[in-house]
Amino acid sequence: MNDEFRPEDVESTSFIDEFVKEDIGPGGRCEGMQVHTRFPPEPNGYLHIGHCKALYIDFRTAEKFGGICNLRFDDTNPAKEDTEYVEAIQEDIHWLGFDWGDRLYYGSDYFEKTYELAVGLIKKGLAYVCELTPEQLKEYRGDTTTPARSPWRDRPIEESLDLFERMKNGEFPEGKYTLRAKIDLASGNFNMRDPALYRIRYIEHHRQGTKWCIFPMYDFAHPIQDALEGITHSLCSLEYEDHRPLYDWVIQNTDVPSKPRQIEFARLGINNTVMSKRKLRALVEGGYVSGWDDPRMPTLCGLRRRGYTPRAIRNFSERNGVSKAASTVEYAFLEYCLREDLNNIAQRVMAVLKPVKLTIVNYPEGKSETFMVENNPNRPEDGERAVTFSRNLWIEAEDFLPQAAPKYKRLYPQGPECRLKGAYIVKCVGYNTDGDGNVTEVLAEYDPDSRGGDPADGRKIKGATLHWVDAETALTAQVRIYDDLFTVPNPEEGDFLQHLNPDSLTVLEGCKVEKALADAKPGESYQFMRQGYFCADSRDSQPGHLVFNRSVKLKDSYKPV
RNA sequence: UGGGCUGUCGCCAAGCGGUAAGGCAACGGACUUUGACUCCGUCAUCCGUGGGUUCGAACCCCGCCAGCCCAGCCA
Repeated sequence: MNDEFRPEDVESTSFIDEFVKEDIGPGGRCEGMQVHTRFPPEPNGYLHIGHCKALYIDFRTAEKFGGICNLRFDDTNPAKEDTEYVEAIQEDIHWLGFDWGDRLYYGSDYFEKTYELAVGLIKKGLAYVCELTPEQLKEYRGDTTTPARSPWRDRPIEESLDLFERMKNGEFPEGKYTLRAKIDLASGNFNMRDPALYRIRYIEHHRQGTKWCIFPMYDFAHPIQDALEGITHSLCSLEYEDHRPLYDWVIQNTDVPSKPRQIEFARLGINNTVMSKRKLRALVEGGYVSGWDDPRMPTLCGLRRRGYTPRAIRNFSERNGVSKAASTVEYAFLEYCLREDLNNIAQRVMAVLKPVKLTIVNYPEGKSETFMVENNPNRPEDGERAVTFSRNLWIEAEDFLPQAAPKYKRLYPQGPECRLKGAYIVKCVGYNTDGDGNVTEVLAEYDPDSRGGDPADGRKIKGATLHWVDAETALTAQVRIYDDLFTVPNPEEGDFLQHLNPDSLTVLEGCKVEKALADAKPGESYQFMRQGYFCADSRDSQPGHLVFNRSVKLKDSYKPV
């Protein structure tokens, strides 16, 4: 830690910061200590945008106070956890730009110590082996007005000690016994009604193999893990508020080396999507999406494939703030953060998504010329690239209308002059249709004295500036357009599959893109001018078979009347 | 209804007794070889609600209302 560091200088941006500041400040609970947090995912699924809030809070709180943050896999339930996820989670965290240094831990690494502490509790008469069946336990638990009953809570210490050891040795079947804490059967807080500390499970653990057949419950394991790692602040979501008294009880009654403090904050929701593991899994397993990394998924791997940048997601997390009020942020805000980042870094390129032919009737057949177009008008230092031009071009179908329309300032017969970005000023002089009346070709005349897009006489161009691609050199690509996965703001309520958006994915074939995109790589974002930000798909795009994902569309203030 | 928590603009969110920051969205307008970006402007006389305390309250007190979480040998 930097010697110059003074907690009072840290700018507090949330109630959590306030608490931490107090704690490490003069006379505080951990005066002079280094702030130490942890991010403790259970390796039972992929990280999603909701987790980013916790990730951000855990890592950022440590960082701003000159402290450190551990990564700890909370793997105390072998039934749900798998190595597949521990790899993916690490990759996602690193991708986001957070680093736990060499402090990667597993809750299961503490099984031995946790067991010893449980034994200590029994010896103090604070825990006992219970032999209620799960059904009985439920029955005996009582309700809001009736206290619980626990027939085994006065079992002699020696007997509990013996039974607990034999539980560990695998002498009993699953469900036969549990170890329970002796706290308060009448508590209004059900977590304190003699909660289970250990259960028997004959399932292979992803790291411990078959070494253990008894596993500590979260409520017992977590405070111990925190204390053993010297965590000063254990930050978690609101649903654990009710567990804090138990957390504190464990810390107080168990022989642990430090006394961490749990602080809770509200988790993040985003509208028009789902975040619960169960629902995300249903989407994957039901084939509603192509996988956990489907670009429509709110998972980090999905967002990454979609073209989201770590910086956009971090900014999003930071700006959302931290509070205890349940919140559902609008998807538009996430999109704003992405556009903001991409606007700065993405190279501009021209791509025609729904192509229609544009023929420059007064441009010589067979002639070709090259224009230099800036890569990013906001960053001249990014240079220029060459685009070719000829008599036959592709333009966006919606940039032409057979007749005028209010506020429409693109191509139509007798319409205004328009600029072909970086090339020439053109004017629509007609069009052709097929037998069904579909427009097959737009005809235009160009002004030879407007090379580069500036008319020689300096006249004002009334029409819009259009993007285009030279038909002679255009590349063909597939483009995937994504929309909300759900049609309602809160699909978490009710039958979420009922509200799936049937148009969440639109695949456009035969899109025409300029040749600068020939070797576009996944992870590189481009702005398709006047359209949005796109990136090559990490699974399906190859040179010669280009596939692009639309990450987010550009804002568009044009509204047809 | 027992316990825990929350309620400030459509969505986030500052505010900590001295008279409502900011961002997103929206809407105007300027600029523009992206109807993008940028820039400027508008957008809560009011802080769930009713009382009380006070010279003065979104902030303190009391009542009420609404919403969320908790009765896994899940985390």
